[in-house]
Amino acid sequence: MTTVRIPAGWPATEEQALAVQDELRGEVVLDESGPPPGTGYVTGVDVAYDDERDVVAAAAVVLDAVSLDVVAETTAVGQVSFPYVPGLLAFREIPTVLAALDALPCDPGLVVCDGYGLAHPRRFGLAAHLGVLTGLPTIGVAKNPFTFTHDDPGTARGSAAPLLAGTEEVGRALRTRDGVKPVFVSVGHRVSLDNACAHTLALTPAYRLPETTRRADSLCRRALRDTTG
DNA sequence: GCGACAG
DNA sequence: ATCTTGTCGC
Repeated sequence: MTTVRIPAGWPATEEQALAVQDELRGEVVLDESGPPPGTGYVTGVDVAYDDERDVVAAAAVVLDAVSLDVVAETTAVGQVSFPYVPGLLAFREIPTVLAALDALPCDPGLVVCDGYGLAHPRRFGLAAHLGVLTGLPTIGVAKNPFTFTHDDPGTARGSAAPLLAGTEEVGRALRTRDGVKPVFVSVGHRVSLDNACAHTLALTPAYRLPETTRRADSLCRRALRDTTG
């Protein structure tokens, strides 16, 4: 497991973080469709926190997109680098997630984030931010609609409804299990929204959440538990 | 002006 | 995110 410190020059205030988002948001690439769903590698990333100790643990789990078998997995721990502020989540998660990704012995392929990409107040959520910093294709799959609105998707798995910021479609509410609350998919970097949804469906053969985030979630929690000091 | 608000 | 056991149901 890798250990990371807060990077030099990392934003310390909300104002600085907003400035970074403003500077990087123009680098998001939206005119690529991304890797074909159901092929190559798909990597889930997630983090867990210990607020008492101000410690954060991240995990990256690489799955074979066809079999959904684990190909590789890494963890990293570090000091919490930013408070939780809605709209600034990336500054809390990215340093440790980058360390976990860097430790992987193989190419991550598509990266699936637990949170949003373009579905964000300034269209630059965690998945978009991570994509710009790594150059990797990324998508965001969130468990809540945040501040956005949507009509109810049909009840069948695969049904979707636009996730709206006013009239702008920033993502999609996608039903991954019959009759179960949808997930909220948005583009991060170098992937189309249609493909982001197709990948999400390919990753949910049995549960509401993608296998990537389920695996990364349990691994980072375990890494946090196994941490001392 | 007062909430609500990814994880 | 996190605090947390059993329990109802397919």
